[in-house]
Amino acid sequence: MARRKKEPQNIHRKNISGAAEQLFMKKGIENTSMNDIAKESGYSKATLYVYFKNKEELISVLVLESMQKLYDYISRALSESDDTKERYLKICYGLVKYQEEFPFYFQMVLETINIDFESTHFLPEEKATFSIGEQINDLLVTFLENGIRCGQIRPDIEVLPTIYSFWGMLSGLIQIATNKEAYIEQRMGKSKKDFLSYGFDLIYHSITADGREA
Amino acid sequence: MARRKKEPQNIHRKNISGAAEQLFMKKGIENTSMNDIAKESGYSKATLYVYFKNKEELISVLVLESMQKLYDYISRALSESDDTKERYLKICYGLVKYQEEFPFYFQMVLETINIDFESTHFLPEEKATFSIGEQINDLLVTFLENGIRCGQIRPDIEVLPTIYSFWGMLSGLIQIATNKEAYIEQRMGKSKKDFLSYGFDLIYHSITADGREA
Amino acid sequence: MARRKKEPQNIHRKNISGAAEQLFMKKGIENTSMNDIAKESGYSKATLYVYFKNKEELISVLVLESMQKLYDYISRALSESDDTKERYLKICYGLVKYQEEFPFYFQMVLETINIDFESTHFLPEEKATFSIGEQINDLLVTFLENGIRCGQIRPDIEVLPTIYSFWGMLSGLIQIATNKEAYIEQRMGKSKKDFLSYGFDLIYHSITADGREA
Amino acid sequence: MARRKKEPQNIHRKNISGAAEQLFMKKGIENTSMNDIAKESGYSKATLYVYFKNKEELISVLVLESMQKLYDYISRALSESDDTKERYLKICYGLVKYQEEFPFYFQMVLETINIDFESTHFLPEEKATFSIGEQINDLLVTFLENGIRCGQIRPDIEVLPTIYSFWGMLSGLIQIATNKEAYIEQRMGKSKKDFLSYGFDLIYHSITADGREA
DNA sequence: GATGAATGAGGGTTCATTCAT
DNA sequence: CATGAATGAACCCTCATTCAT
Repeated sequence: MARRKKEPQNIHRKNISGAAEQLFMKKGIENTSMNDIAKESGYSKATLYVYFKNKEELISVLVLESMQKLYDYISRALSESDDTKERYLKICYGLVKYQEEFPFYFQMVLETINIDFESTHFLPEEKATFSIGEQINDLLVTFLENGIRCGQIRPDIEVLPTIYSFWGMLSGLIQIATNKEAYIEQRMGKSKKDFLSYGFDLIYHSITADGREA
Repeated sequence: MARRKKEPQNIHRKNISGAAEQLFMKKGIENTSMNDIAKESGYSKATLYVYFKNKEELISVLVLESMQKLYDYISRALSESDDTKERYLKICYGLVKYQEEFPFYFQMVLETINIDFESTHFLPEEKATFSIGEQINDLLVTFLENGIRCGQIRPDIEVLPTIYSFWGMLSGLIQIATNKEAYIEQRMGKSKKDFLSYGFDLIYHSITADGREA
Repeated sequence: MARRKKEPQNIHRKNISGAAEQLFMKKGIENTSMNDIAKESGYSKATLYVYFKNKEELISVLVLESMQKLYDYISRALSESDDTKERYLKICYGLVKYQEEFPFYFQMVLETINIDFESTHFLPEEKATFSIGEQINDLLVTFLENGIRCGQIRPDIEVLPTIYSFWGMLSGLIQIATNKEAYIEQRMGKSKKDFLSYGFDLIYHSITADGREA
Repeated sequence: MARRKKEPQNIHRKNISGAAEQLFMKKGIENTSMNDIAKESGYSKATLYVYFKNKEELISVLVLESMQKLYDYISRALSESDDTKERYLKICYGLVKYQEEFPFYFQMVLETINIDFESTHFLPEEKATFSIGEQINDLLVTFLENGIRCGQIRPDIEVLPTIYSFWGMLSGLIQIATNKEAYIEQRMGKSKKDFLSYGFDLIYHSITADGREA
C-alpha cells in the first residue's frame, strides 16, 4: 500500500492480460494463441514471455482476477441488503454480470478447474484462486444460515450441499440463458433478462420456508 | 426408415464414428486428432474424409446420435412410471447416465451448440439434432402438464421457461457433481451419487405444489 | 529378405535421413534444424514427422546405421588378414573411414551416448545400437586373444580394459588429426595420413610382445 | 602485468565469468543461456553485454582461463619430480583433474576449437589461448627430450607428433572413462580411477625404451 | 472406393542480443 | 555505468485437410 516505483512492470502485465482477456472472451481460451495476444496487446510474442512464464500462468492470473471480482460482487451483494430474497437476487445478478465480464472463466468453474488434490503441480495463482473460492463459500454459508435464522429459508436444508447445488444450478441456468438467448426469445418470447428472472425465482423457491413465496 | 442397399457405406461410417466416440469420451474432442481416429478405426486418414466432410461433420453426427440416445432415455423414463416425482427422478438419472456416456456432448449443450438462427451454415445433422431436441421438449411439456393436472406440480409455473430452466439447472448440477467429485467427497463427505440425490430433490422442490414434499 | 512392396516408405526415409546425415556432417547435430533438413531433403517440415517421430528418432536411426557400418568395417578388417599388426591397422583405417563418413556420430561415441542403465526411456534404435556395439566388442576380444596366442601381443594385458582404452585412444587420436589437420600440417609438416600412421604405430607399440616392433 | 587502476572493471568480469563457469560445468555450454548467467551472477542481462561483447567472447575468456590452469597443472606436474614415469603420471592426473574442473572445455579441445588459420575472425582471447597451448607444448617437448636423454623413453620417437598423439590418446581415454563410467564399472568391475590407471600405463608403454616397463 | 503421401499454417516456447534511459 | 524493456528469429512439433493414384 506504500511502495510505488515498481509499478511499471504491472502496467505491461495489465496490458497483456487485458488483451488476453478480451480475446478469451471473444474466442475462448483454446482458440486464442499467444500470437493473437501479442498482436492484440501490441507487444511482440517474445515479450509476453517476459511478463508471464507461459500461457498457463497467463490464464491462471486471469482466473484469479476474475475470482477476486466474483468475490467482490457477492460480498457487495450481501452488504447492500438485509432481506434474504433481495440478497439472493443480488447475488444472482452479480453472477450474471460476472458471466458477462468473464465468460471464459465461467466455463472453467464448471469444467476444468478441477482442484486436483493429488497433483503437486500448482501455480501460486491457482492456490490463491482456490482460497478465494473458499472465502466465497464462507460468505454463502453465513448468508444461508442467516436466512434460516430469519425463518425465510427452510431449516431442513444441508448448508454446504445446498451451496454447491446452487453453484451448479445458477451457473447452468445462466449459461443456457446466454447461449440460447436467441432461441429463448423466439420460442417463448422472453428476453434473457426475463428468462433469468423466472429461473432465479424458481431456484429460490427450492429453499424457501414454505410454498407461498416466489 | 426404409431404404436399404446403400448400407455398406453406413458400416464404414459407423466404424469411424464409433472409434471417434470412444476417443472423444476418453480424451475429449479437442484432444482427439483425426490421426487418432484413423488409427483407432483402422482406416487411413484420407478415408475418414471419404465418409465425413470434415471433423465438424463427424462431431455433428455423434452429437446427433447422442441426442437420439437422450431422447430414448427420457422417453423410457416417462413410460416406466406414472408418478410425477418418480418420473422426474428417472429423468434425472437418465441425464446422469447420458452425461457419463457422452461427456463431450454434455458440455456442448451448455456451451457451443448455439443454434444460431442467423447462421446459414447448417449441417443437416445439426438440423436433425435440433429437431430431436424439440421432440424432447414436447415430451417434457406433456410431463409437466400431467404433473400439474395431478396436483403434484404447482399450477402457477410457466411450462416452457420451466423446462429450459430445468435444463440449465440439472446440467449445471451434474457437471459440478462430476468435475468436483473429489472436492465434494472431501469437503462434505458426500459421494457424487448422494450429492446428486440431494440436488435433484432440491430442484424438484422448486416446482412442487406445496412445501411439504422433497 | 523376400517381401518387397513396402519399400516406397523406405525411399522417403532414406531421402530424409540422407539429407540429415549430410547436414549433421557439415554443421553438427545441434546446429541442424528440422527446417534445414526439410529444405535439404526437398520435403516439407511436416513430412519429416510423417516418417520420423521426432528429431531424436531421426538421429537414433542415423546412429544405428552408422554403428552397423562400423561393425562392417571392423568385421571386414579382421577377415581380410591373419596377421595381427595388419589387422590392427586395417581396423584403424576402418575407423578413419568411418569418422570421415559419420563425423557427427564419432562425437557421440565419446560424449553423449551414455547408455544410461537407469533410464527407461529407450528408443528401439538405441537398444539395437547398443547391441551392435557389444558385438563389435566381441569381435575385438577375439582379435586380441588371437594376437596373444600368436605371441604378437603381450600376454599380460587385460582384454576388456585394453579394448576400451583403445577405443578412447584411437578415437581421440583421429579426432585430433581431423580437427587440427591444418595445424599439424603447418607445425610438423605431416599430412593427416602421416600423422595418423605415426600415431597408430605408437598405440600399437603399447601392446606388442616386445619393444622391437613399430 | 603492471597497470592497475582499471581493476574494478575486472571484478565485474570475474563475477560474470565465474557464474558462467559454474553453469557451464553444471549444465554444459549449450544448455546455459545468457539469462541463466545473468541470474547466477546477479547482474542484469544487459550488463553482461557491457562486459562481454557476446556469449562467444565470454566463452573464449573462460577457455583462456582454463588453458592457463592446464598450463599450471602441467608445469607443476613436471616440477614436482625428476623421474619420467612419475612425471608422466602426474601429467595424466593433472589432465583428469582438469577435465573434472572444465569438462565443457575438454570437449572443445577435441572438437570445436579448430584454430582456423584461414579465418580472420579471431578474438584476442583465442589468440592468447593458442599461445598458451604452444607454451604447454614447449614444456612437453622438454619433458620428452629429457626422458630420452635419461634412457627412459625410446629415442626413435618423433617428439612433436608424439606429443600430439598423446593429446589425442589421453583426452580420448579420459573422455571415455568419464562418459562410460557406469558401463565400465558394470562390464569390467573397474572404477573410473582403476580404468584410467590401466589406460595410462598402456599409453606409457608405447614410448618406453623397452618392453619391460609398465 | 480407399489410401499413401504430402503439406501450409500455426501452436507454444526460448534465446542472444539491442537500445533508450 | 547499469539496466529495464523489448524483440526477431528460430526452435521442435501438431493438425486438419487435400489429391493423385
